[in-house]
Amino acid sequence: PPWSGHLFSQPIISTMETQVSNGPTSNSGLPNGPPLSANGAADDSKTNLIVNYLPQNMTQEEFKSLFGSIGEIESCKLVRDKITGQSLGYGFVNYVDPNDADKAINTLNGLKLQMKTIKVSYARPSSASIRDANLYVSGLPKSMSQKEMEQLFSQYGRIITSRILVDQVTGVSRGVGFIRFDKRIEAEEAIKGLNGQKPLGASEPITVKFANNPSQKTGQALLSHLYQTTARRYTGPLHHQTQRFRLDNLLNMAYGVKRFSPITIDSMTSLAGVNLTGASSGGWCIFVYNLSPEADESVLWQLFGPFGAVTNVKVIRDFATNKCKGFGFVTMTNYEEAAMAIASLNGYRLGDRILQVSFKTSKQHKP
DNA sequence: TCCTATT
Repeated sequence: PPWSGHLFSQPIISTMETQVSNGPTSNSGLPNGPPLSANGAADDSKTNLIVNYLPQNMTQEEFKSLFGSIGEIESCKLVRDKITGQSLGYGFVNYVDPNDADKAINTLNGLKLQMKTIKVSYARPSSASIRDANLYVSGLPKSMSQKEMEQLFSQYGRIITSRILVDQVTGVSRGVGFIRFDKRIEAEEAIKGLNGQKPLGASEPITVKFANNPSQKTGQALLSHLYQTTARRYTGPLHHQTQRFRLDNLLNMAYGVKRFSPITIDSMTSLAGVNLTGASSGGWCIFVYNLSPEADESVLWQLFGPFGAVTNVKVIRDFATNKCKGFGFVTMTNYEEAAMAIASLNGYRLGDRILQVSFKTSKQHKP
């Protein structure tokens, strides 16, 4: 992976962005210490980290590998879009040993990966009160610095991150920015107090509102994607019934209304009879053959995600060219969903290629 | 008039 050789590159903080630690509310006695729970009971506040600004193409395995190099991991998760499976660019790592969490912050915070500079910090305790606390601010004076913007907003609560967008060519402020508060209620108060107000010395009032929620965008993108590509493509060598199922299921997933309830398929019995080693502790491994050289993980997420729980996808690439070698693997949790995906996608035409999809078979058992 | 931080 591109990041494996960069463990000790110098941290570079992106222009006009502040990365605020969890320090201000920490009561651990250290400037960057972990937040402690109110009851002082056993919790994961000293071991659980949030990692932000991860490269888009970083996988769960690479994520775990990077942070596992520090110490034993209790659990970790790369957060992905529920529908498309795309990485949302952040994740959580919970270490067994608090010392390793501290070490991970010291070692990996500010690490440059691809075009990104990752941020590693203690995760705040998960709570509904910290969600949707991101504000979009426009109409800012072009002269206002990120620090000045923070000063303006800090009277309403603890700021987690702030950013002013700049013209990519000139570097001058575009007069719009973001403020993420610790708590949603703080963000609400900032809207009440600052929306429509003129900052000191400014000639125009600023607009302060909640920032767009990224999940909506993804849902809309999926829906348009469905009409543009899926519906058209799904007229392949399949029965009406199967096509029907797939479109219904895709739409259900897109709208989040209901999940597929497994149905019995006669032809599944033959699938069950093949020499399966697709089953493992991690689920059912599926072999996908005849992918194009340009194929990436996202195509596998999009193909298999609608059929049920997908825990992992992998495109096998040539080491030198980084092009797909024509095949990949998908791991699905539930047998029925995996079988349905195979039955539906085997023989499916993807572009000008006919996919071959089956449970992964054991190489060792071949004659 | 939108950078992506809460599993």
